Amino acid sequence: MSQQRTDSSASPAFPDLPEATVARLPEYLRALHTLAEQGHDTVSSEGLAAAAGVNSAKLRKDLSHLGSYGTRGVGYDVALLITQIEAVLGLSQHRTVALVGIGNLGHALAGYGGFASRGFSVAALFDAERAQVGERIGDLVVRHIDELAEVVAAEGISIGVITTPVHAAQHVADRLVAAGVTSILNFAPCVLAVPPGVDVRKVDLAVEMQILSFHEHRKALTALPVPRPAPNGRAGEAIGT
Amino acid sequence: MSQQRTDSSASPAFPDLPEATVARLPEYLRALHTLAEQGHDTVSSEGLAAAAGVNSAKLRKDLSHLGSYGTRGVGYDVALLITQIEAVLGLSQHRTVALVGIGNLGHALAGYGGFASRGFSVAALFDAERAQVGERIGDLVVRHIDELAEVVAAEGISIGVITTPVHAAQHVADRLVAAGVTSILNFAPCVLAVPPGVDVRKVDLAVEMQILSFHEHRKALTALPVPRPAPNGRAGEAIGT
DNA sequence: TAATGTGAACTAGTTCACAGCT
DNA sequence: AGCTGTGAACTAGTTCACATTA
Repeated sequence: MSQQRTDSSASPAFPDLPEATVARLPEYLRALHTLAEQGHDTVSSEGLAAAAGVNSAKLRKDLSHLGSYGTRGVGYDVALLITQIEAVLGLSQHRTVALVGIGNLGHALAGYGGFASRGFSVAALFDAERAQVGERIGDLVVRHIDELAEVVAAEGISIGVITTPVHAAQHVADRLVAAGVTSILNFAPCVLAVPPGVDVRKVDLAVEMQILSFHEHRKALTALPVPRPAPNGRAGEAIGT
Repeated sequence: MSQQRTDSSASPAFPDLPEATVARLPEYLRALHTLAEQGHDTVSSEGLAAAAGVNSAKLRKDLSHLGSYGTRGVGYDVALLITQIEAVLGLSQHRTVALVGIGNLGHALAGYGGFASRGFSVAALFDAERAQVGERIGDLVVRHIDELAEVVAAEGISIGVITTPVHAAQHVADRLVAAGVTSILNFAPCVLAVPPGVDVRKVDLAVEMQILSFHEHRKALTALPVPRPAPNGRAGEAIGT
């Protein structure tokens, strides 16, 4: 998914983490915030792992890549770990987001409160349709896509979110890139072509459902073929750990 | 993410695919539909791989797990491959979805047209707040969560989508499970506890952004530390393939 | 000849299990 | 005593490169 590649000369202060680890850090961060709210100021790898939905060995290995922020016999300092993870993820500087495509989904994301609390603020909304332009959502007004470059520069936008229909997505991506945006979150169900150095992540709801469908289908198939007459206990249904 | 595990006794008609392959099949399917619309009735691994945003070796290996549906020297029959992938994903039977939590995001998903075209239909909407219940969205009316079990049975719901606030998510998951739902797509930023045999997938928009933020941060750090005075060519910016 | 299907080599990610701190 | 941090073993996933087949 990540499309850039850098040479392996990691600065000592900034080791390049395994991609799988990077993908889990936000989850740890979320879990840590929850724990902090609940008043914990220290947590064991076991405890944090449970809160984040992974096993403790994986968690310890992940955190070890950041350096040694735990205390043997005790656990991790919650506040310290939050600070460290936020630093690594680059959340110390508050990041601003531009949303392009103010349809159903765009509206929902524009109004979503969950971003601000997690290091992001939606700083601008864009659409190509005159009908949408000028509409007020929260404390933002939808602007025309032609103003993109200007606003990206003015607001220091660092992430572009595409919530347009498929047919417009590539065009919007091109304009975002031209405006200097180097990170894109794409909700349109299509592959975007972007130059090297630009990162694209894709969220496709139908894909998620189809993956679930596969497992649902498999459960149905594996439950039936061996329809033991249930002499003892319940037959069928996939087996847990 | 998938939480069920089955023994490796795969029926010959239903090999158990690598999880990574399963996660890509929906993308191939989408690409194939696009190609079909454009009038292609055959496509090479190279062509399909490009359309799906992967490399061709990976694509061929993935498809080889399904069986031999290609023709050497020619490529893959688009229509045939669509049929096969849909069969494997269990999309031959149209799946119905229940959406719980009709806030911002729930509204957007309820109104999203992209599901029907990809094998799913939203068959019911639920909320716990009296304020929402009774509201009409598209051709559905929001029902109270207490009707969940009844409707799941009546409509043969196979997937539950949670778009409630965090604090309600676990409770809703419990009720979905109690109602017999064994696949859940969770948009609430928390880990859900579910019994074995129930699959949960999570979509967290803030997590996606934080991953982008990490790479953005890294680009900034790797671009600066070696600020060559640009004797020839542009300095900085992550290097492409 | 052109493109699939696949063993073999390689790379990334996970889990184990325990040494080493506090 | 308890919990982290980590080498080592293992497992999953990717890529290569080519034999095979239409």
